[in-house]
Amino acid sequence: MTLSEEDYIKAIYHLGNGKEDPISTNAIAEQMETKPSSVTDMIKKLSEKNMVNYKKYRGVSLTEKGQLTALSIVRKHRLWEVFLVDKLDFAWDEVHEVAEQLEHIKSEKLIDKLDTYLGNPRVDPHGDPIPSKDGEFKKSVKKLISELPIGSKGVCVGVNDSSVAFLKFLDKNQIALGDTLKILEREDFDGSVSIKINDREMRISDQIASNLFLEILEKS
Amino acid sequence: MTLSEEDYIKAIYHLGNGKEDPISTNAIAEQMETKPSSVTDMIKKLSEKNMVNYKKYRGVSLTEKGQLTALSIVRKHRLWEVFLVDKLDFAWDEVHEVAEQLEHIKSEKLIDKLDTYLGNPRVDPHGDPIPSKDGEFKKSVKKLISELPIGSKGVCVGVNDSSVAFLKFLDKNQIALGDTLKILEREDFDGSVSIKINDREMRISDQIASNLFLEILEKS
DNA sequence: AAAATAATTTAGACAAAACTAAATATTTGT
DNA sequence: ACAAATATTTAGTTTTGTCTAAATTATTTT
Ligand SMILES: [Mn+2]
Ligand SMILES: [Mn+2]
Ligand SMILES: [Mn+2]
Ligand SMILES: [Mn+2]
Repeated sequence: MTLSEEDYIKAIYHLGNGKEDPISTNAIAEQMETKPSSVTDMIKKLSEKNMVNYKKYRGVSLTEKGQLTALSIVRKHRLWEVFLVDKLDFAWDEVHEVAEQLEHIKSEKLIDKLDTYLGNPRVDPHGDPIPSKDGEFKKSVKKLISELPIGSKGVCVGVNDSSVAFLKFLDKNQIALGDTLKILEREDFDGSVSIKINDREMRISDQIASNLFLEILEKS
Repeated sequence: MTLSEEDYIKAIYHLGNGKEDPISTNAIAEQMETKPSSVTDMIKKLSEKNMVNYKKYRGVSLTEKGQLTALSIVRKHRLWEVFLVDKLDFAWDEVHEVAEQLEHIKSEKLIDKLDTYLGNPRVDPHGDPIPSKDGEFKKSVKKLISELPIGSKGVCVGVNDSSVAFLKFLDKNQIALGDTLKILEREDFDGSVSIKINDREMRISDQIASNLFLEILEKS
């Protein structure tokens, strides 16, 4: 697998988002910041290699083999992210670009030893699960704040958007993964939400509420 | 700089070995395990980018810019080797291939933080010096056992050949960097050398003696 | 059920990095 | 000094991954 093939496989995996539906050429092109015609070319190659199921004009989906390949790349990406944050003291909004490169390093032994060295972490710095060596990982039951009823109480366990802008916003407002959060009130008008976090009350916009995952402790 | 360009620059640097003489196309081809015609193509590109001085049929040498680029890659390579051995518990004969990939990761911040994390090491696991950020490093005064007179005493500080076979041989015979070694006798017939190492006497062939560096403690 | 619009694929081109075969320059041996 | 041997470069292809422009297929609107 070339670097480029790996990035395409990963893009298809992320666009699939657990579902079965085929992914469109245009969606892949947008994700990869490339042109649809380039995507078609690559899809043909991946189809040759039995990484994707492809029917002309009908989109693609990962085969079993493609799925496992994707999970292996995601595993590497997230383990490197943990390394960068836990060991090298990177901020959680700085790791993505570097992990994007590191995920392509070829060495079974390296990633096994890295995993051990990091203490076999189960989630990356953004709360995303790290697949095991054989491609399994716990599908967590986290929910977005925007989808939870008033009164819900839970722990922040992940972000939906892991852009630098959003992560920096959370840092600035002292919201971190692991914090306990309670939903106090929601405005129908704009979807903004009043929350209590670390004994501090604050109001967050709908845009924030729909990008922060909670793991529920108590239901309302 | 592409991965391939970087590998060529590094090859030219290593072939230069500190000297000024231009490096031949064939020498580069052999080092890179490629064909002379491919080397010519790449040399032209590197010359365009002012990384090498090139006169047709007369070989190449690194420019100031090329020298600094080479040192930066060597720095990365050796820092990653230290990481693999010190932190991930790789054996010193297993790190080269992986470091060959890791040296191409693009991130100033990453390599700075890695350097700090490793405690600013000055040599890699094979005893080779690690250039500083601005391309300086101490030119050590180590000498090969085969070039030293009888009675010399010193510390093993590096290997000339860092092939897996040689490194494994040293491991097997319990010779490690840092060990103190004294030259007892040399056979004129085959160049083999009797040594005392860690209070143990043994005989090593000329091939071993000409691939192990000592830093002298006492002259004979 | 066409017509218009949008999505996708094909055709043809290009740059990077490699190769083979042929041409040319340099070095060596006599 | 000249022929032979060796080293290097050039010319012409190939593969990978990208692009633009044009053609084709699918979807949506009227
Ligand atoms: Mn990537
Ligand atoms: Mn992540
Ligand atoms: Mn390399
Ligand atoms: Mn080394």
